[in-house]
Amino acid sequence: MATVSGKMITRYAPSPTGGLHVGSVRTALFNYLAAKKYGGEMILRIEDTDRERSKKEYEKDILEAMEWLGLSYSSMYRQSERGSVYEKHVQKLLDTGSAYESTEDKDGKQSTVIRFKNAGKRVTFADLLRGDISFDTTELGDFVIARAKNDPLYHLAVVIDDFESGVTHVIRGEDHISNTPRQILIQEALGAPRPIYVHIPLVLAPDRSKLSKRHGAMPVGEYKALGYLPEALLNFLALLGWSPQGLSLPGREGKGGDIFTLKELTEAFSFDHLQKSGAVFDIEKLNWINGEHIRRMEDAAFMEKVREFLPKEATQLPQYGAERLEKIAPILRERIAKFSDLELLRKGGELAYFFEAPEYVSKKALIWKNEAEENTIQHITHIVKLLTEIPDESFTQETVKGGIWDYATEKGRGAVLWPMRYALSGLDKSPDPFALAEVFGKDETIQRLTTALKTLQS
RNA sequence: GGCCCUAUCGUCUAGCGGCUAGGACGAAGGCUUCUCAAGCCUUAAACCCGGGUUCGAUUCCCGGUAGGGUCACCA
Repeated sequence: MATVSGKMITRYAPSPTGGLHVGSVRTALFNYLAAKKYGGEMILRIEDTDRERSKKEYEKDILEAMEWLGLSYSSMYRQSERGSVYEKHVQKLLDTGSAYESTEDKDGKQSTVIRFKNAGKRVTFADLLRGDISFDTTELGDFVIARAKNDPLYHLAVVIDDFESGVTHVIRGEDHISNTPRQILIQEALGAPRPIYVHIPLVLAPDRSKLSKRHGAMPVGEYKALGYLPEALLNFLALLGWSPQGLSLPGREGKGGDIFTLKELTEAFSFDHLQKSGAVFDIEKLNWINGEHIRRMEDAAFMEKVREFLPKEATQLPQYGAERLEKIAPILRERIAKFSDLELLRKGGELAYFFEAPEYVSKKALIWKNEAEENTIQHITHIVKLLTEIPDESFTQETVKGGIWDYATEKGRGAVLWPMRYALSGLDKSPDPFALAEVFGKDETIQRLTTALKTLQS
């Protein structure tokens, strides 16, 4: 068959008839990884031969998504701009008798289309993952390949473009397996070399059907809007149908072994270890992977995202400015799986106490279990005294803990720490009192404790 | 329905004739500063069913079953 030599050329060929969803992204990713890994290049081809359904806005979405994901390509072109290229090849097909024009009735109207002269032979091709796949093409009949010489249908355009672009590896979804024999027929008539086919398994909805909009397949833009990181999404998608294991990656065993940057994925990639069966899209795992990526972000990048996702009015209270936000960053970081969770925290009132003194729902809330009120008053009073002894400049989580720990252990940790924490946050659930104290600083910490004391004594 | 593809814990997977069938997500339990989060530890959880081949099948072959894909002047 066709020989493929030299540089690997892959292509990602979406049609702009809808937003890019995760299944398409994964196809793009594998094309990207293969090209990068083996020193080749990936071409982006916009398959917009269907003028009815193709929309410029979808093309824009696709381009933006590729950019956001960091999936770069060596060149991009649109099929809608290549009429003359197709015309040249169609003419050749007509001249050699491989195709013919046919005037027929469609919806009551007469129209002329170009059909492929199909001898109806058996076509066998090798799929890199699945081995030989064989089809009888008789039932395909003389299928239509173009509406006009310069107006090709999908199969024709694909074959001509792959040929003209020197595509060596066609990496696409499994749903294209049955399209392949038809395309091979056209290839042979054109004298085009046969690329290597890699049909990757489909991404499935939880009910194991092909992922679609119906089943929660959101366009990529939605993931971006929800605060997923592009590298995390790619990381997750790569693991759907492919595994880096078996490659004996050092230090990759156990926990965290599934976390990869795009660069690491590229290094680890190989066509071996591609799965043959469909993989269910599991949002839980995506969330975990995204959280892991968030925890590994640089501080500056993390802060930038936090500012992007938190409304200004929630964080830019004049008395604190941006400083307070930076202080609570480590606390925020371990509490979210995606950046839109920040908004959830805020709405749940889990952020407000960082920026305004809390109001206590009741005296009782400040008291640990069945502890006596007087004891609680005594504990808080003593905590204030202990904290006062810590110098301003060394008022940290560690020194606060060091200063209070023995007392808390002696009197009962719950009895001492619960009221302290509650006094600082005003919530049943919050970060520990030491972390909070460091965020607030000595003065404000003491002030909040004093307010709580007054509440108890009122 | 025809044709084609596929089949290991709930999910993603490792395994490439001999293993106590490994890991990750999720779940359950525990530990770590009172709560929460994060982290750490532990536990439960799988080879679709039959036939072969073989000394020996999760692994190779065949059949069944199940799931999926595809059958346009869409891509």
